[in-house]
Formats: sequence, C-alpha cells, structure tokens
Amino acid sequence: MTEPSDQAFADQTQDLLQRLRDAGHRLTTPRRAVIEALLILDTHPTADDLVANVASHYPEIHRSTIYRTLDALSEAGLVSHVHLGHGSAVYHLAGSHDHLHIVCSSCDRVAHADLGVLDDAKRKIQQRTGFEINPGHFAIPAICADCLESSSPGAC
Amino acid sequence: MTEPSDQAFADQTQDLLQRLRDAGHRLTTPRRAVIEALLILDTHPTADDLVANVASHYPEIHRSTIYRTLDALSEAGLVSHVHLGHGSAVYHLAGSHDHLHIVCSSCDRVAHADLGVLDDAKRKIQQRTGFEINPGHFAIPAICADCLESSSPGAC
DNA sequence: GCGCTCCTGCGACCATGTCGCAGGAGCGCA
DNA sequence: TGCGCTCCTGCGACATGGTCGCAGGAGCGC
Repeated sequence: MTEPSDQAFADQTQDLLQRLRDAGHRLTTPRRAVIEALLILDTHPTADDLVANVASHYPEIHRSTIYRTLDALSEAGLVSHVHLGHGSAVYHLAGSHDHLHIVCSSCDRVAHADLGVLDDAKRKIQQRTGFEINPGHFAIPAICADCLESSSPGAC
Repeated sequence: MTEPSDQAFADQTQDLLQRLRDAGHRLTTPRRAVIEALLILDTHPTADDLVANVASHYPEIHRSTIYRTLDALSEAGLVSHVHLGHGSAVYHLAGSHDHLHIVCSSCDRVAHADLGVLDDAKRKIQQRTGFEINPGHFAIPAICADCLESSSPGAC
C-alpha cells in the first residue's frame, strides 16, 4: 500500500481532484471513485466498464451519478470521450491518451496511431470545407490485418 | 406522375429491386418502400427518418421490419450506413455517396469531402498498425467555421 | 458550526436497435 | 395456374446506453 506506484497513483488522484476543485466543482466520494477508476482502467473503459469498476468498490454509487461525474470531468477538461463506431463511448483522462483510435470493426481490437498521421487530411479538409477536425475525439473503423486475411473482403 | 424525373426514379427503384432479387432476396412491399424512401431522402436519413418516411406512405409497415430491410439491403451491398458520432447511424445507397462525412459537433451540419483527402492517413495507418481503414464508413467530428468563430475554442 | 448550494441516489424515462414468434406472402416448380 | 416451401412481416417484449426530475444529504465558504 506504500509502494512508489501507489504513491504515484495517489499523487495523480490528488492532482486531478485539485484541478476539479479549481474548476469550481466539489470533491465528493463518487468523483474520487470515478477518477480512481479512470486511473486504474488505463485502457479504454466504456461508461459501463467504469460503472462496474466503481460499483465493485463503492456499491452505493449510482449509474447516473457516474454519468454526471463524467460530464463534470469533461467540463473541467480532465476527461474526454471517444465514440467507437457502434454504441458506447469510451472515456479517458485528457492528455494521457492523445492519439488516434483505430478500431477493428470485426474483432473490436483497438490500435493507436500518432495524431500526426491525420495532419495532411486535416489540412485538406480545412481548405475544402472550412471544418476543423478533432482527431483525438473519434475512432476510425477499420479492419485489422488478422481479420483482413481470415475473412472475405466483401463483409463490411 | 409521368415526368422524366419520375421515370428515372422508377428506373432506379426497379434496378435496386432487381439487384436485391439477384442477391437472393424476395421483393416485398416493405422493401420497395424502404428503397423508395432512400431515393427520396437523398440527404442522410437516420433510421428514424426512414421509419417516419415509410410510415407516412405505408403506415402498416413496422419499425423492426425497416431495420431488417436495411440489414438485407446492406447484406446485398445496396446500402451502407455511417455512424455519426453520438447515437444514430445514417443510411444511404451504396455508391451514390462514396465520400467522407464531416459533422460539426456543435451544430450538426454535415460537410462532404472526397475520400482522397484520407489517402495519406490511410497509407500511414496501414504502415504503422496494419489496420485498413474504411473511410466511407464513418463520420469525422469537427467544428465548422461558423461555430469555430462564434464559440470559445475550449468547448469541446 | 451554519447554511447555501451543489451533488447524490433513486427510479422513471427516452432513443436506438434487436429478437422470437406465429401467421402470411413471394416465387420456384410442376 | 396452382401448390407448397421458405422467407418475410407485424407485433411486442427486450437490451443497451444514456438522461432527467426530485427530494434529501454533504461540501465548503464564511
């Protein structure tokens, strides 16, 4: 319980709580719990994953509170969410995962790529449409190499 | 009822129905209705738009039938759907709209761009991750020029 | 320690989509 | 033309992911 990693974990938690406070929000148990869960689940938890993780430690925390907490954290700029094609969004700490998410439509595996790969597209889209794309904020559906080999390309 | 555009409309409907048949499916009223609705709503109808449009002409056609019909049409390669960030997918006839969809997260306006703008990204992503992205199949969230000017850039 | 105000738990609600069932209709075949 | 197999449909229940309104409780500034 007093290992360096736990210390780092506690530090990160404190830092995030402080930033949440600085943004004008109160510090409460559910918010602590959601931040802890986000730090523990450092992959790409869906809202549902977060609900499950929080519930395992704090069964009294309600689902809707977690959604509201995620809203508050988003508003404070501490958390952002990414829509993976079909259905649920995944959440992660802002800054810690600023990269592009590429999801295999077939097996749901997620790859990451540097946001730089979209620089060219970003420039062209801005020139042609005036829209400024938001590359960290969405996932690109794709087919991973394994699924590409094992399945017929016609399946979409 | 006999104008050239109506003739073209009927021709397209017949063509699509024939292709559906060739793919081994039966021709039924609901399928005709969904195809007509897709031709009429040539923007980007959500499933709900389609349900509403079909219901206005054929009130007896059930919601779930429309979803199943869209499945059948997808399977036959006549229709594809695009996930716009939050929530619902939009459907359109395959081939007729092979372009990239860029959606303003703020005002929901949709811009189109040639798929070519992603060629560079596509190549880089394939090199680095082995994933083959599927550019026509998803929408990119963005901020349109108007919303970019009128709102603070911090809002995400 | 007080009290304002925000936050929480609860449960109902909504939207989008899926499923299983029983009956009806399309279409291949004779 | 008519028969019959099999697919398709209408229906309603269900699943999932998320939101909302309410009344009570807790954080935090003073």
